[in-house]
Amino acid sequence: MVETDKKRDVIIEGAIKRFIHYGINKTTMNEIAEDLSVSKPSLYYYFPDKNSLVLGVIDKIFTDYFEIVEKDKVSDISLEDRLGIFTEVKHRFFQKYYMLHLSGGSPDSSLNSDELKSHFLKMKKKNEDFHAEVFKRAIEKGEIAPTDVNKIAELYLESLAGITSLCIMHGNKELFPSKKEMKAMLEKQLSLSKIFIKGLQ
Amino acid sequence: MVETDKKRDVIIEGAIKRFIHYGINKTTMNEIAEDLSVSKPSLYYYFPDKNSLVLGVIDKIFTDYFEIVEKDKVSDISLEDRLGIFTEVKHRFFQKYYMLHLSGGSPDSSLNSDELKSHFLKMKKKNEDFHAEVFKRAIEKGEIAPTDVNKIAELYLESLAGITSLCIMHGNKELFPSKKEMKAMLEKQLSLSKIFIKGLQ
DNA sequence: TTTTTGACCCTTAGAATAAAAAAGTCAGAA
DNA sequence: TTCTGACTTTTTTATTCTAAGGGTCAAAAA
Repeated sequence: MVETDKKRDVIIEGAIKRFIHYGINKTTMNEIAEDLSVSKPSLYYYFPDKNSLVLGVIDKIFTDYFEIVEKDKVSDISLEDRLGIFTEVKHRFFQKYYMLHLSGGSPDSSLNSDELKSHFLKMKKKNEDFHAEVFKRAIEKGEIAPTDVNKIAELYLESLAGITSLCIMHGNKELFPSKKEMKAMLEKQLSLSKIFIKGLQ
Repeated sequence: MVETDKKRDVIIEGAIKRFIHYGINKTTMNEIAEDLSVSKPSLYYYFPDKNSLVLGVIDKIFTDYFEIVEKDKVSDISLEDRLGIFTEVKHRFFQKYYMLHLSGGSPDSSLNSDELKSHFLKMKKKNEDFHAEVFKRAIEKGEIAPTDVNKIAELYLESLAGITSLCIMHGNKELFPSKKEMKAMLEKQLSLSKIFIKGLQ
């Protein structure tokens, strides 16, 4: 089955390329198949439906994300630097996969099915747990005062996500936020992170 | 012209009643006129078009809001209590006027015209200035450390608004958020306010 | 002169339908 | 076991149509 998994990965990579450029809804199974020079039924041999493929794509993206942030989870730096790095990583992923609209329940959200939404919530939960762990370690190191790390992680991530959400909505109605808006957004998130940490001390 | 202004106010009140229940777009000028037992052209005698009426409505709502918060701008309480009160006032207004979708550039935003949007931005700016002033006083009192109050006010308000925005989007797709969601939202905003203040010290 | 109205026009939102595209299937070939 | 051409079904999108709603005006009422 290792061969099958490899093919699945190739398909996922192909799908991502299209998704990044045109978004999920504007990408057809035919196009993905043509890109890979296979027939549509071949795709359906590896994925029962489009949702499953999208699920695979989302899963890969989050796997990549967690792989990167895990590296800096235990490195010997301050909480502020750590959260700064994480914020920048998130920002990179946000930019790269912007067309997939993964940043929460946007209205024309590409995540139509309940299956996708529930998987997305699982990833969100995992990210919260990850950050809770980060806060927990910071408490152990005496960097911040003891608190309910899960609640704090949720609040922290939601505050950052909220800023993202507002920036997208308020911004120009182009389909892509401008470089300037993106930068302003990141700045705000970094500022908020700093204040947040100081507020926890 | 005091008589004219009175009539304008009556019309605005009538419009608000409809807007609160059905939203701006689902309220017709005919309905507002009928509620007030006048003809449609009478409405147009006092307001050149629907936008102007909506503008009057928004203006009244914000006037009411600022009137309330101004009272507690200088009262002898801590910054935390002050921001807590303001957050609750905002929350009350948010609930009351939820159907008007005034909480920022939501997608199906009722604020179609540029005129309305620009007026809305003015109100937003005024609110930022108001909060900047609050932070400035807190600095003078030694409650928090000196910073760029305008930037901080913007960041603070945007963080709170972001939480609101996420709550609306993530929540059930009913047209009205549940009591439970509303309460959770307020809790988060109050928590964030506290951390925010502590982070500024 | 200021305010109000019935009757009217014109633009636009929304329903209904038709056409096109895309999702998904299957018998059979490689 | 993996793949495909040809097919069906579902969903999106384009189009048309209609009626509702925004807005006007000449004339009446106050």
